[in-house]
Amino acid sequence: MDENIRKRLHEMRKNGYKITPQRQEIVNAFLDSSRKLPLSAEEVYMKVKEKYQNISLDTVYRNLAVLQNLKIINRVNFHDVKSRYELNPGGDHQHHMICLTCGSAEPINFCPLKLLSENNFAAEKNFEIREHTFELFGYCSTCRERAIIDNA
Amino acid sequence: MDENIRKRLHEMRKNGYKITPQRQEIVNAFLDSSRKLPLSAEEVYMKVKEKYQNISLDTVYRNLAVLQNLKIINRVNFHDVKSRYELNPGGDHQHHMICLTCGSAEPINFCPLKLLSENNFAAEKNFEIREHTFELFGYCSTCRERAIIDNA
DNA sequence: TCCTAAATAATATATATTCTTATTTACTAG
DNA sequence: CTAGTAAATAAGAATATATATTATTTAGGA
Ligand SMILES: [Mn+2]
Ligand SMILES: [Mn+2]
Ligand SMILES: [Zn+2]
Ligand SMILES: [Zn+2]
Repeated sequence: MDENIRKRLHEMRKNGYKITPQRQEIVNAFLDSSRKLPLSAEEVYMKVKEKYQNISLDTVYRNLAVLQNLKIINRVNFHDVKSRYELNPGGDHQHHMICLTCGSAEPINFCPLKLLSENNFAAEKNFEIREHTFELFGYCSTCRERAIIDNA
Repeated sequence: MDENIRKRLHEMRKNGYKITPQRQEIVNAFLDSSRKLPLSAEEVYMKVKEKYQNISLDTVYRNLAVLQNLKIINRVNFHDVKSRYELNPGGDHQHHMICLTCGSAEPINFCPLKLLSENNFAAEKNFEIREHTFELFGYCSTCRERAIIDNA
């Protein structure tokens, strides 16, 4: 996936974007992160700061917006106040199961839109769908097992 | 629906809640609103202020939280930064089609969870679902028609 | 009517995000 | 390789949303 992402990063130039060190490092923050929880702007900021002490939070936000437009990353909004962002290797989208205990976000290989289109739902309503959200909140298997042990 | 909501409001007393004028007026703000767009805290605040000039925004937030716990209203999170709230006549939950032009939010009579449980999805993953979100964003029929006329 | 837990207003604080402006830099065309 | 320029940046101020603190008031039961 790294290659895919890097390739798309370099294609930015065609659209008049520049590839600055800060911009690259912001993408690296995502590539380096092994976490299942998508990164907040603040977390990206802290990571990039290790290499570029002077980077401003504004630069992070600006780049997150740009990368989002290019579909290199996706913004995901959980119950949390702040937005989170994750790499988007497929250039598509992703739904999640988010654990209310540990905060992990596991992708779901299911999209409810498929079913809606089979049902001809939007056509009937004359509504032109452009985007959608679908997220599950609950308790992941790890946290559930731990809860059982703790209660024993 | 007004009766249903008012009944549930009065049942609050049983749980140790008091029915203050401010609290009633906050519920009225929702009952009076004919808008399809759920109300933001700020909008509720402005509405209640017409009657109680001294109400504090904090009181609005506090009551929105209380009413949410009692399932009298639901919080809905659209793309927007701020949260919005709507009456919950069924005491259940509701998904929406939100228009990116006019902001209207039409309820959808479809919940993707039904299908997931048929598929035994969560059971396989060992994930205990507690909450979920599902919202469609796009263009409503009214705005689509208007766009066609404007272009003619 | 009195008592008390609950609710309130006022104010301060926290947190996330965006805006403004002066300066620097990545890229391109010559 | 250089120079010109649009794009990007850092710094800091500003805005927006939401929450916490505290002293005072009030709803509703005893
Ligand atoms: Mn989907
Ligand atoms: Mn549902
Ligand atoms: Zn977990
Ligand atoms: Zn519309």
